[in-house]
Amino acid sequence: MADGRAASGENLLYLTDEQLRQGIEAMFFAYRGFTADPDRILTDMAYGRAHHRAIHFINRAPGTTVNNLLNILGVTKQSLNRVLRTLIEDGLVESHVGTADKRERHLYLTEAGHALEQQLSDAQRARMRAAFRDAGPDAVAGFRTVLEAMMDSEMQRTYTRLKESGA
Amino acid sequence: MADGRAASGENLLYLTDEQLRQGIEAMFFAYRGFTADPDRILTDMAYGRAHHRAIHFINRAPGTTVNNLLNILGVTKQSLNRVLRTLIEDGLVESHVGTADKRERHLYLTEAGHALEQQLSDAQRARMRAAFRDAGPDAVAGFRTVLEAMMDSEMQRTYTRLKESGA
DNA sequence: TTGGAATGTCAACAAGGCTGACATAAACTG
DNA sequence: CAGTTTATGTCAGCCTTGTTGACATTCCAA
Repeated sequence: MADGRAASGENLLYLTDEQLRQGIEAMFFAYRGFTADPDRILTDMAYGRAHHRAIHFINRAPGTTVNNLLNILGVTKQSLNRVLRTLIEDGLVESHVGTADKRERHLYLTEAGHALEQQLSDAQRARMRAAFRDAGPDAVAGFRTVLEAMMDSEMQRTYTRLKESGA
Repeated sequence: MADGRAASGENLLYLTDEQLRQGIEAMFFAYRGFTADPDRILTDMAYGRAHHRAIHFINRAPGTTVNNLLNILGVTKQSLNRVLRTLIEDGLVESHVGTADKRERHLYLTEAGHALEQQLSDAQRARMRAAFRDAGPDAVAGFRTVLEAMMDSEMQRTYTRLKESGA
């Protein structure tokens, strides 16, 4: 019964439960590869994946507020605060009180922060580049289409906003 | 300089650093969506994502040994053991001593385990199905090609082996 | 001037990674 | 066949990173 739809008129083989399960497992294994290289670099320092994410998005949107970062990362302020505190203490991130609204803290990478960001994203991009090159442009377009459709709609908007601010 | 390769003869626009970074962020946001529905179901019970993964792969390969599961999941035996113990105590998983090699334990879902597996995978497949349907078959093929290329080669083999054992 | 929003801090806790120490069964070796 | 090694699984304890709740501070805005 589960695969009954395959027998319908259209070519919907790609929607069988077996295909969906393969997609699920592909996501699982691929995400492991996706995070493997930065994780390796970070364990040598005293940092983890949470630090990488913070550094990535501060680099992506310099001057972002803590609250904005919270929305992007989808964690609690207490959790983010612990990460930010160590990054600021270690001189990788600078926090500046806002001029218009002095409640806000605007976050920037220091030179050391940029260096680490570069190191991490170089590693991650290298893997992504190899995967993209092996797969070819059409596959890459499909990859992005499916991923975008898999996001919660709120995150879809965040993603699009970031994308458009970039290039 | 970073995007200099875009000027080369071929159409390699999809390999610019900006495109790679968008791919990275797409993975990040999409993975959040990917795990959101099962996570919601699991927090109502006393389980987490680790339990879901164990249940998924025991269902996928009934009778699998602990060691085999360890390789698939990429965690330590101690970490997996904690999860398996609670699943066995709660009557979702059964562990049988091997007949040929009595050191091994073979793992099976009970009826209750199957019920939970069904509930979790229904939710996850529903999202995947919607994404696949929105994206269309060509995009889905590309999605899988890129994900496969992003895996560590060892996981690529594991993934392929699972895939071929399935359908 | 008072209420609400943004930020930060402290404390306590849970999930799920990790390492180290160890028990047992099986397999190998002299 | 006794002794050693290997494979497997378990227990105890630690770390990161997520969570809630309570609360202080600062400032904007009605």
